[in-house]
Amino acid sequence: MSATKLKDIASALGLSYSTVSRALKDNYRISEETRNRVKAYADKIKYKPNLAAQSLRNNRTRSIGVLVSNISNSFFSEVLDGIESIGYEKNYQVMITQSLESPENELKQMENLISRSVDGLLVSLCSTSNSVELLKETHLSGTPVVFFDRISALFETHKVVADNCGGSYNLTKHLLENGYKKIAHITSSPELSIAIERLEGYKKALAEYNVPFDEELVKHCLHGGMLIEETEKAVDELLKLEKSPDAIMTASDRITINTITILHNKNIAIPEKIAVAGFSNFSAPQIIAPPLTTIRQPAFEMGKMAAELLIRLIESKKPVDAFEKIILETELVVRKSTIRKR
Amino acid sequence: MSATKLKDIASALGLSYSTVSRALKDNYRISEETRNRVKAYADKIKYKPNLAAQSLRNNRTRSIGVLVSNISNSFFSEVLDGIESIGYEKNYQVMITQSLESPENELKQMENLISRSVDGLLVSLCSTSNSVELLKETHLSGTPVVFFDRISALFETHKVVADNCGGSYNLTKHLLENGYKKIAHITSSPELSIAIERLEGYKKALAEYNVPFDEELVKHCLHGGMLIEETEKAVDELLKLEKSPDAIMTASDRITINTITILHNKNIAIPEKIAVAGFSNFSAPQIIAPPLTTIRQPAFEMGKMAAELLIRLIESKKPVDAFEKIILETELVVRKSTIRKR
DNA sequence: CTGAAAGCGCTTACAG
DNA sequence: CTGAAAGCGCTTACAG
Repeated sequence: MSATKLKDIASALGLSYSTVSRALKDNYRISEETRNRVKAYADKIKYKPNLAAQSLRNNRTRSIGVLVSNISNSFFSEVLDGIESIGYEKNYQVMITQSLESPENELKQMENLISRSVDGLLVSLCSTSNSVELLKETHLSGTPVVFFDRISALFETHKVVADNCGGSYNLTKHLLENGYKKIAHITSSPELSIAIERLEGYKKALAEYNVPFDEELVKHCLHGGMLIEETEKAVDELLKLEKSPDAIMTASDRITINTITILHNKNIAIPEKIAVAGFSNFSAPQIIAPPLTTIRQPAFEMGKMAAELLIRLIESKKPVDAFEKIILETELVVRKSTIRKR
Repeated sequence: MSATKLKDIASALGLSYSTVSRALKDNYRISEETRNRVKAYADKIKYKPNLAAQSLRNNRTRSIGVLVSNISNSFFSEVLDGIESIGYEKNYQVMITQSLESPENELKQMENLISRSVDGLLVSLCSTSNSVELLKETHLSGTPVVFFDRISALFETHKVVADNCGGSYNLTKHLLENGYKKIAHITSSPELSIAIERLEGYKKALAEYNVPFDEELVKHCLHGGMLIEETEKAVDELLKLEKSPDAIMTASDRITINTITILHNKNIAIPEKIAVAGFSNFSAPQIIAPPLTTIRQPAFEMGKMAAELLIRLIESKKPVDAFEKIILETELVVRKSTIRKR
């Protein structure tokens, strides 16, 4: 490792290392001249302070911990991209962990991050999370926590979310306006905040168009589509209904892809037999067959906002009095032929 | 933060804190009984050692640094998933950074990671990298470096790569066997190891089938398809050729998606007019139109192998004498109708 | 404006 | 088998 220490600079320059330390971090009563000499020399030899020593001393690590459900999920990988971009800009190291939808993993990862003394936490909960107590403690002990995407009703804190209700309202409305009557909804675990909100938007649109809500048309994939079998079961059940649906509104990337794959495999024509439209952030909705009408979430933006908010909280001197909740608009992208136009 | 320290345990148990420290980390001459008492108590109060203090003392951080081109690229996000899974298993924190294909970013990120005293580095270089000197130094100073995916000819070290040459050979051969004669190849920057290897496999297959290699049929996207314009230019140039190609073999995810999107937009039928097949790890090749024949790289596996190798190097007592190079097989996935069958 | 000293929480060589 | 002490590289209250 780079072996230069404060001491080396000090002895090279004939100063005490307290002076060097102070010169390097400005805002202290140090003569202009000394400061410049020190800085010039430090630059020259590319001095890098030992972060471990600084952390130990300052009780700050300039790092933030992130917990997502799954790194390789396209929505989350975009969020992470956004978080990293802010981390880089503000010089915070980002430590990424995943729960893989297991509450045990989640808790362990969270404890890991906390034992690494991260300065703050960015969290998207798994569906059956039991980490809320730990997060509360952490928050109380002065390490800020910002939730994004999947939040908890059990813990009031800062939040950055997409307008899930509005998004699913718009998408459902779009289907209704194009003449669909029996719109099914395949979504993830009913305990997830995002699932609850998306269901709400769906119901709201139905009500507005006087379409009675039918419990049987709503199906849950408890693992959010991580297992194709659960989506398969959902689709099968829908197809078996007396009056099977004429459209399916899907609530996530994986569920959307699964649903289309399954319908393809069953040779059920989209959109002639059943229309599909859904939440999706995956890379290429325009080239799938048929081009898919989607609600796109501002994932990159969400990561950026959440990271910015967190860093602001970390760096604010005075304790933050009120919790912020940032709601980001979703975008309805209508693509030809995914649903029959009226 | 959890305020329990060694000292607290020591005073609670009436021991010196050196004894507590030793009891906690086994393999030392400590009586069975004391050890158990200490461990039981530590468990009870959920003692977590202060990582910063340990790092400072041990010059080890139990963390590994990762550099990829772009987190949200589906190939890399799968690799990261694999790396994280091993990090979790072996209790190493993973610090992820991205170069965004900028050599300046790359260098700065690398310096960041090194100044955080990571125990090892997992690197996929950007196409015009100038970080190799720094990496050499790092490696010499005892911090192991493992390259994956995109490697450098300038620096002999441990490597984990896909069989790019074999993959592109297989894919090209598949096209040739199905009667295509003028096969174009759109690939990324000619300086990238993966691009060189894929070009090689392409040439090898052509030679085997006595198809003369034609320079004009090879196009480079210097940003690896991050800008759709560069792929558009490549496709345009190919279409303008006297005898325009009957198939395009694409060398990466983004280039594949771009190419299909562009051909769609130009209303050029795939595969009737031009067949497309390419390297791709994106989530749903089966539902794109038409279902795409791809070479799939074992991305998750690559991340796992690279992380395992790195951690083995970190933990090996004796310096490693020989560099390992692990080559992972790629998988040709033939899907209906992406190319006309003979 | 600058220096000497204490201390952050650990680990480990040195005694006993 | 256990303890007292030094030291990892910083920062900062205390003197001057």
